[in-house]
Amino acid sequence: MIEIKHAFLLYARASIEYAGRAKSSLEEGNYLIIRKNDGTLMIHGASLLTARNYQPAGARMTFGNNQFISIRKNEKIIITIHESIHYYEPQDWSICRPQMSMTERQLCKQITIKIEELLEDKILQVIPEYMTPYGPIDLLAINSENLHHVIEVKRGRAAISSCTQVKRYMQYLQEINKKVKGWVMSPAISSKALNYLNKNSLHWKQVHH
Amino acid sequence: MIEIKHAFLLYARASIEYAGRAKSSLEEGNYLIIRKNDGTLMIHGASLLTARNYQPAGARMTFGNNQFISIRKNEKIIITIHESIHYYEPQDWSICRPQMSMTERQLCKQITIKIEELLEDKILQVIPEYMTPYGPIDLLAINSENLHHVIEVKRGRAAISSCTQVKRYMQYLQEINKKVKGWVMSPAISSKALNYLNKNSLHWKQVHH
DNA sequence: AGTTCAGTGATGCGT
DNA sequence: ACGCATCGCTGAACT
Repeated sequence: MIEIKHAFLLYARASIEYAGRAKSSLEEGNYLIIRKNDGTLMIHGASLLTARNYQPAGARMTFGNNQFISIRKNEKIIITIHESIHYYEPQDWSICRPQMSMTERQLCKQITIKIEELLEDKILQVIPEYMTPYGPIDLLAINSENLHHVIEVKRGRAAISSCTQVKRYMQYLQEINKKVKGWVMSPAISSKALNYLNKNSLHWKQVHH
Repeated sequence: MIEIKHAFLLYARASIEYAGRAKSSLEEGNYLIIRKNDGTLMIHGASLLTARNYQPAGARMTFGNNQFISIRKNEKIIITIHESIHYYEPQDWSICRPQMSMTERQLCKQITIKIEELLEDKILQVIPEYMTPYGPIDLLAINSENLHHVIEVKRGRAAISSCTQVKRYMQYLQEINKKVKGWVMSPAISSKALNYLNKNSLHWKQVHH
């Protein structure tokens, strides 16, 4: 029973048992097993992006008796190796992460700059991430007559859940006696969501990256 | 410029550009590049479960001039290879998927069996996945007086969004003049969600796997 | 093709 | 540590 600390790739004929939040077993076959030195474990099949079984960073692994056992909190994966086909240990594996652009945060900033044009209203103040007991409002814009514009921003296509978010925040502001108007702002919106907005007197404004 | 159809693993010094829904660039370093023959592409760094860059099944890849280019719909990844360190092509890679248990579907079945005990009501009919224009209701239970119990089931800890789901479904049933009562059933629930339920006259019932 | 939701979601940021 | 929102979420089921 040896503790494994290093990263490796193993292509092997194996079978896998998992138990934790859920439970699964994967029948014997050829799989790609990847372990990173932060504890991450992935067992990949021939198709799809998502691993057949996995454990996030922090898992601890041991090997003995042709079995890898990886444990993290209440979750356990047992990999039984029937035949090892290809093994490799990557060296100097890079830790870098990609630099992203076009995120929701950036979209919020662009909206803030053009806020009066988008709302067609004279705005005194725009508060990002305004905290309520029902969660944070992406953008809260207040006009000269103390009308509160509740704005939910989505970087992709907005769905019904974005509309119910707005309603929930509006409900809170109404509870504390504010006048409110609700908005979803996104590059696109599903037809069902648009229908729901209309029925509930909410508004959608198209915005672009 | 060759089209790549097969699966391979490549550990290489590379740099990556991605553009699509978002945009990113990953600086030169050693990464593990995995391609499956369904088009799946992953570029993995030394840490974390999620790939640095990726494309799901269906992407088409070409190679030429030391660059892999993978394209899927409006999204493009360019991998520039500076140095190839290790290369392998897995054979007879297994397509099997794990058999899961303890899913939400199974929890719904258990709830259905004990429905009268949980609701403390005489139930004539339980309909799973009852379709509405606002989405499907996990379980709809109807009593002898035509009261409709709207039940949202969560296999983990329920959050506020589960409560707004219930409210949305109730809203629809009220629009078509049904008497309704709303429930969240889960092994656990967040305090904010519980608070929101109480304010909105909804109910939570603890259920176990 | 469009839209919804489940997920062992994962991951990051706040308390 | 828990709670919560985002994600290039992915993947699946259904219209």
